[in-house]
Amino acid sequence: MTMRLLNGHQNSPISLLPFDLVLDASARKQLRKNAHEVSVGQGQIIAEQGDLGLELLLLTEGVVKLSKVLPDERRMIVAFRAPGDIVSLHRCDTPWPATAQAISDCRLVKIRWDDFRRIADQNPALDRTLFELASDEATILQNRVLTLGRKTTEERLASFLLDFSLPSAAPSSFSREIFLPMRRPEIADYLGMTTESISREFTRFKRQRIIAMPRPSRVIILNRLALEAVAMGKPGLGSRTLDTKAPDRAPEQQDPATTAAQS
Amino acid sequence: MTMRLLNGHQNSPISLLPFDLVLDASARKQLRKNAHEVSVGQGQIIAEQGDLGLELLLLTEGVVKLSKVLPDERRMIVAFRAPGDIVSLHRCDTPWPATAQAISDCRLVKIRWDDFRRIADQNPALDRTLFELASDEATILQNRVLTLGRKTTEERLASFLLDFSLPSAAPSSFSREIFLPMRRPEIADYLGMTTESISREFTRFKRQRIIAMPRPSRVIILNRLALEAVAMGKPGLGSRTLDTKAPDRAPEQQDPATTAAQS
DNA sequence: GTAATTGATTGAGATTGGTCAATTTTCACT
DNA sequence: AGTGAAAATTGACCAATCTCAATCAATTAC
Repeated sequence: MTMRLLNGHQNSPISLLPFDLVLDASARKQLRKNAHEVSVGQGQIIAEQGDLGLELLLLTEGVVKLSKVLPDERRMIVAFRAPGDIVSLHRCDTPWPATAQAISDCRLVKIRWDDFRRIADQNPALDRTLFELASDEATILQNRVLTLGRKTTEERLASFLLDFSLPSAAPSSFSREIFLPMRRPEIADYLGMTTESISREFTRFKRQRIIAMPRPSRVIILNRLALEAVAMGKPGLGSRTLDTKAPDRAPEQQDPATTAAQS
Repeated sequence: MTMRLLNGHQNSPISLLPFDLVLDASARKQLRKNAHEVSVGQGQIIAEQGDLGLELLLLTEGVVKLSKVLPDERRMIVAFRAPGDIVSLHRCDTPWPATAQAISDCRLVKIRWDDFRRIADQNPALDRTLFELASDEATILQNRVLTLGRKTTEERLASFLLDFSLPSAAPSSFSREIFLPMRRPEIADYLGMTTESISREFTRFKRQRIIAMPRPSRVIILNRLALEAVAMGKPGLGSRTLDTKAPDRAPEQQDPATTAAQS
């Protein structure tokens, strides 16, 4: 999935991120004419499950969570959205399948679906792009189904960290830094776990020197290969030694790794 | 999701199920000209995860499972496909994200992606249909994420049974019959459970008179409301009495419900 | 029809991950 | 910088679910 946390098109009057690349200048202008930009404060609900959404929502700044709730409070975050993402790709004649809430202050571009439809009828590339985005989304969700259905808590957290560590420029370089815009309960609700389990697995990774965590929202991957091995179900690879509780040799609170090791 | 197990268009020379409705006669003819029909025997692999798929596959008969595997054998069935479904909606320039295998004897229609692309360029409705199918798929997968991440085994099996009991004609009628084309290990791999747990939960539903099961592949819903309550996390509803192990009053193997009760 | 094989169910015990509660960190605010 | 509320972590215990093994049912072969 890989979150892009920075908006790469800040200069355009109104950014239409996923569509900019496939449209000619005049179509872009037409789309922009029908777009309104809005700001949403942290914690605000952008759309609620069941709402009839009349507009397409493009996220340009901030992070949004999409979640579903069971009648008894159990909650699952279905996806996080980052700048450049469409908040929800459900068909426009259908109610929102999940609730969208701003995790940080956000900025969105809204385009009414009927306006979009009108423009798309003359620019087939738009529908094709929508298809590609939706099918990418489905592929990502298939991976999530595997993760949630068959991975252990340890493996789920490792997968999560890798998903959020952008491959960026040099894909081979390990020791990457991750900023986590969400809190523990949200990671838990994304992975089908509890905050306590999240904490325990973070601690285990720290003990194994797979990650460092100068503060809760900042994770530094010290050993990407090991993390990948864990995420895939470590069939023999990785630092496969001390695990369940053997407390390594007491590095505990020592050296909270403010230095990123091999930088 | 709701599986359609019967092909509703058996008379067409070659059925293009999802596209038939949105195309005019000439476009349909053009599509058909580029379509080949093939048969696949039960158990055959249709496409493997990682394959570069050059063709769009339409399932017209039989049932297919789409699964992903972890290096150590753990397996997850991401979706089942029934007649009328496109086997996989991933973008054509991308490897198959899962392995497709025939659960029963199948019949498929293949259309090369480049042929499809050519026709789609003149029939924008095609790309729009693809988008709608892919976004429906994403919505279904979001529900699966909730199910896998937050529901108990009991709730997962209840959800599964409801998903496979077609709302069909009278949506209000309970006491519906379900044919399960897959075996226990496949239900388990679909729900992130073990076959043993599947069995135990089936037994529990039988004890509670929520279902009957004349044989393993045939389930009769005796109390749809209760099943729905369970699937949603029963916040007070349903036959909320004996649960964990209280063995009801011993109907055990008695009356394997060949009669569908209130029919 | 009967045996053989495969598939489903049941049971007992182990284990992962959850619950509840206490403690420590972090972070926002003065 | 110091303080207090919120967030994160840790610990002890427990429960849901898995594992392993045995039994039972159903389907197939003969």
